[in-house]
Amino acid sequence: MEMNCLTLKDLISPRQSKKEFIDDDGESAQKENIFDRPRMTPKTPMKIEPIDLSKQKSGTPERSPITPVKLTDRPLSDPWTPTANLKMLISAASPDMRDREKKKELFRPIENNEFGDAFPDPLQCDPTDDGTGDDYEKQRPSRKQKSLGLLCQKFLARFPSYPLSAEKTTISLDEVASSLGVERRRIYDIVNVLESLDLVSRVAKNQYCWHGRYRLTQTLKKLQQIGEMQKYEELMAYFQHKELDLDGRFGEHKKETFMDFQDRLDFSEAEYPSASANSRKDKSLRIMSQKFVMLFLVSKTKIVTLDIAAKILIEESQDSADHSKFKTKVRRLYDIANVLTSLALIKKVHVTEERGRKPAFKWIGPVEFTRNSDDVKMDISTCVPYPACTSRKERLSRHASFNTDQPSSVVKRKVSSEPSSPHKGRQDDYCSKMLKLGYACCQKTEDEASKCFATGSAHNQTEVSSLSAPPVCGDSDCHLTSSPSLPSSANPDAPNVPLPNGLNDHNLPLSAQSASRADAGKATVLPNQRFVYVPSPSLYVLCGSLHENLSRESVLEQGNGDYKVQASPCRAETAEASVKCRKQNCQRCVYPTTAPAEEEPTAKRQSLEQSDGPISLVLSKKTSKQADAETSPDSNCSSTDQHRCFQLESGSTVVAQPTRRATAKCSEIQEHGKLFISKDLKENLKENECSSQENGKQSFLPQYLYVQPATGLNGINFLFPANHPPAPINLSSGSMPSLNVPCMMVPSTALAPFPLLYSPAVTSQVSTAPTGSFPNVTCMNFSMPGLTSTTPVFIGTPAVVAPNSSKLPALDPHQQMQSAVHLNPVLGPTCTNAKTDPPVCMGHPVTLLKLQQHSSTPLTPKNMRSTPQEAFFKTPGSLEDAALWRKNEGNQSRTASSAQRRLEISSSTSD
DNA sequence: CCGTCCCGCCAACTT
DNA sequence: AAGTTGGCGGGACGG
Repeated sequence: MEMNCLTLKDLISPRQSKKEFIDDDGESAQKENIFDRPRMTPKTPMKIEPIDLSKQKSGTPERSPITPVKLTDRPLSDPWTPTANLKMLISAASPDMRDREKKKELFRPIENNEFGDAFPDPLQCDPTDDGTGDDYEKQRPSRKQKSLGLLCQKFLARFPSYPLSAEKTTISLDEVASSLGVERRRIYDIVNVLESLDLVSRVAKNQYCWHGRYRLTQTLKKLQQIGEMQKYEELMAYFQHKELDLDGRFGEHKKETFMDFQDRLDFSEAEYPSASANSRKDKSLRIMSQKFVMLFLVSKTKIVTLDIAAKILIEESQDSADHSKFKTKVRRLYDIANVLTSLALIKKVHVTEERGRKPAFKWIGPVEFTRNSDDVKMDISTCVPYPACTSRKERLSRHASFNTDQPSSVVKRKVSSEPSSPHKGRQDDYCSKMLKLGYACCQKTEDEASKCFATGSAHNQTEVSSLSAPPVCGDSDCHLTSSPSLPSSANPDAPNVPLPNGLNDHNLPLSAQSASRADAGKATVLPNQRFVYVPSPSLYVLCGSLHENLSRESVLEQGNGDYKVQASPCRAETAEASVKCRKQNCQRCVYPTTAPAEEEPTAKRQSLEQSDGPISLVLSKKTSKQADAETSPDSNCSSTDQHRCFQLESGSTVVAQPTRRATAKCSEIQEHGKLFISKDLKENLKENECSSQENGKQSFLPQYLYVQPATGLNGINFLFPANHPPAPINLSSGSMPSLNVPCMMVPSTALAPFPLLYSPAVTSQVSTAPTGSFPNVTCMNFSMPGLTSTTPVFIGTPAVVAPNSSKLPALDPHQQMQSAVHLNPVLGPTCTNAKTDPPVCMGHPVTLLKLQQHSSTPLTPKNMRSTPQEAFFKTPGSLEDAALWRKNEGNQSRTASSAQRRLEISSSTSD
């Protein structure tokens, strides 16, 4: 995705490697990276590269010319040799960090290989050569190869976008630097930006915690809000028109506001005492990054030129806007942009202004999360931010846990603590139930999602793809209690998986999110998550009594966009329930009010905004195209897709009818989705297979049957897609009849025994799609005996994530990078490099397919859920659970991904 | 020639 | 004092 920029560059650069162009995708990038590392090595003493040098930069066989320093280093490093790597590793243990680095470089190749495993890089292969390899030389990377963007991709590839909550992924800067074969300094650049988005947080020296993207949406939301408050939009407009100097007023005013909000923004800092003081950092990349992102989020066009951004940032941060400063700012912005691009949040474009063409970046990340749903959801679920929610504390605890490696139990507690408020107790149960149901329901079938997404929903595909379990409701407790699997707990806040539009599923449990993700076309399973999102396309479950209003909306929403749909319906009801719970129980209580109504409008807005033509700026071709897509969609989408979606069939009462909102959303979604989709496709070609299938399915619009809640359901309403071919709905058994639905809902308890809820076989039966394809089609048996009871329903198979997920590995690291799918433990490792590491996926989301595979492998009850305790933890820890399972399985690596492990190990050793 | 941005010096901060 | 962070900008790369 973002990669585009990179890719473009890469593509452009004929240079070497080109091979890698692909960088766009993680793969290439990774490869490059991998290679790069070796290449990178240049710095490293090794310069083994000399050879490399020969290749590239042609002229300068040596980089050294560039930086003398490197030269010095180089000498140190020996030519690559396997042994050398080992040595390096060993040495790594040694105190000398720098030495480590050198070592690192050495390692890099190895690690790279990991990636390489997945993606053999020609270049990498060479490494074996010891450097002498001319290949290496070739590989020798051009600057591009060394680019921060690639480096960042590599970095990201090491970590699951949606790590199991429990999993505390600590990032050792040294470790990472060494593994990536770069100087630590470079890692700081990356980490600082990631930190700005709360993807990571500093735990201690050289130690960062990897949070993944759970919080991304939330963070973006906040940033957006802040940006709005600060009126960045105005500023941007102002500059765009003038580009000249800033008005003092804006700057100052903004500064103030900005500062005010800054606190909020600085999650990490606030959260982490350890975090260094902000002082210096006011100007830091981190803040700049946040501001930069705000500009995008506030921008109607979603396009920000560097110069404008620099001007705005200068003003705020610094009074003087010297030209030199300006230049410096721009430089920094490039750094930031590279990272953001790697995150697939922006991509480079060119804006043609009156003056001429300017470099600019376009936001391609989630937009819709916009406050609408997200806010609410987030707040609700996570309780996070503003309200005094414990979120931070939780975060802290989490971090702490992560940092400390606290046992999952600890984590759990923390997690639980959050949500768990005294009140909760029963409410929790209820909530959990609801949530569960919601999840289940929420989980749309991939088809639907794909449909919507296919068109546009994809926004977040990256995220979606990654699917990792999104954060569950804030009420982790509820979830936890009943279903530990709920991952979110871990990320109470985070969960905002960036569902496109509003899907925020705060309410929705993981499943929902997963569903959304699934929408993305991938069924993902979080290893940790107990619940697997089953891509059953059409099943929707509405939890809580539906208010007609809500129901409609929800329905409509559903019809609209995947995300929305899911979110809304779930939200509506689940939200209600959740809200109640929250209100009652949780601090989190969000703002129930915010709920649906607000969301809708916002969605509209957003859509509108998006649609809004570019301001003065002229978009590049690409951009223009995109813009077109964006603009056009509304009408299109609304009419067709939406209707389709909404069409209700006889069966049960028809719930929804498309609403304008829906249309609007849809349009938006489509827009975004298109963009993303394409990207995703690229990225996740492998996975895409599945997704593609799904996409194909997308065409199919689900019709929903509204099933009145059975008595036992506690007011839960289910919507089933009428079209759902395979599985007729069977309502049987008392309150909770077993239903044949695309999705299975199973009481957690029931699940425990069963390794897999979601059976591939079933899917095969049901789904037309090949087994390999997403099961979305598959019908699931929906038995919810326990539903009424507190027992949560789980969809999907937690356990499914079999340790063997290794199979999955097919996934490209890219994906990971992009937040795409997190592979199962196995995958994780593969992706990450974990080669060495046993495939233990921590919470990496897995594709259903994978799951299926895994599922094939029966899980032991242990694995399934293991002890309730764990389960609890799991919430966040659902992942953890997975880990536990894995452990049980024999994977030692618990939660930590191989990479992580490595880090830990290394760190520990080093430390 | 110019946009992009790598690289690493070195200062602010921590420990 | 040693180590960690990260601001900063020279200057190379790449087109």
